[in-house]
Amino acid sequence: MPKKRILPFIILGIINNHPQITGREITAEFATEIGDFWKASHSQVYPELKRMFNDGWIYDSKSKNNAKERYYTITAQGHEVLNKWLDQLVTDLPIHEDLFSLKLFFIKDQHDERIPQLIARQLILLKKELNYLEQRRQTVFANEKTIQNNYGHYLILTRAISRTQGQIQWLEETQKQLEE
Amino acid sequence: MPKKRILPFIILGIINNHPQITGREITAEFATEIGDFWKASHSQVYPELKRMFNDGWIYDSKSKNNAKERYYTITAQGHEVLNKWLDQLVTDLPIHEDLFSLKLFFIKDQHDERIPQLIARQLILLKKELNYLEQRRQTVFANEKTIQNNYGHYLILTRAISRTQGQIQWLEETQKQLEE
DNA sequence: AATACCATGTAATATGTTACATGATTAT
DNA sequence: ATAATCATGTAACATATTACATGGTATT
Repeated sequence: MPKKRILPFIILGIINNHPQITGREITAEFATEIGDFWKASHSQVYPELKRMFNDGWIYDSKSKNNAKERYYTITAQGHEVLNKWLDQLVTDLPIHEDLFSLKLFFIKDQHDERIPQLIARQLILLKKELNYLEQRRQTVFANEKTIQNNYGHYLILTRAISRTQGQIQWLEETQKQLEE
Repeated sequence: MPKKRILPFIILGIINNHPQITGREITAEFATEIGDFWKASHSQVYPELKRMFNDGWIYDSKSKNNAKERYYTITAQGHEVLNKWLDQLVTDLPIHEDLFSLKLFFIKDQHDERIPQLIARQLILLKKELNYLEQRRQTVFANEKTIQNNYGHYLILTRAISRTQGQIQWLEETQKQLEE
């Protein structure tokens, strides 16, 4: 059995959230909104859009402004496919392909200099991330109505903030213990 | 520039931690010890071992018990390569290819039934994971000496436990709020 | 009209997964 | 001796990344 494809469902979800979206804008979503959970380059997106169109999940219309540009919108069948996917419960936790953990794993000596170095760097990265996430919560969810109308998005942003804070806290505690 | 390969360094680290290890045992590590951070099947491992041998990172010796079996050990050059990799600081946070977050992202309505369903399932998975991780901390790090001699491993196990606990806590709080 | 960027597309390469395959070893 | 598992290896397929490519559009 081939590995389950996820990318088409993500693209379908994006199109559902943004009717009349272009391939370029979909690609941009992977660099911003969804960027924290998934990545895809335009060379993946365009062939996928073709397949989805051929399967009747989406339809397209030509732009009046730009000869190449195409606007994609989800079809009734596409809605069905998306909802069927959303209805399926998650069966496994994801694995965290995490270089930080991986490198630590191979360092055996408690007093190896590289442990505090790796932690210090990770803290820098996580604080930058936390800052970015909190910024987004403020700008994207400025009013209560936006929260109610994009509740799932709001939840995962909140969750990401909480998770990042937790990681920072753990690292800072560990950092202190190492100094003793 | 091609994407940076990580698998060979992981395998190198495994061989460094377990001299005279076989390909089969290396593959097994990906299903247990390292399984939380990285996955690799035997069809990836064996060709990689060949390449690493050709590059002089490891050497092998034949088993006396089994005609096919080979024991791999790291070379001086391999040590250099591994340490050079470990010395390099991490430059980016990993992305979390997380179906749970992804599905939530596409659910807009605050009262959509699927939100509590997804959360309930995620809680089951996380509690199972927490149980497994705590079990491992008890069995693998039964005494203080093991901790000191595998400090990096101990750290990331502790970190994984803390992270999982944090996620469970956040989900349970969110679950309560949704019930109100 | 020269330059930068937009918008899409494809080719070459790298990586990963599943399935297929062989013969050795162990357990019953 | 038969079945299950060990141990390695490869082939076919699926997916992902990087680089290359084309022509349109907007800016100066």
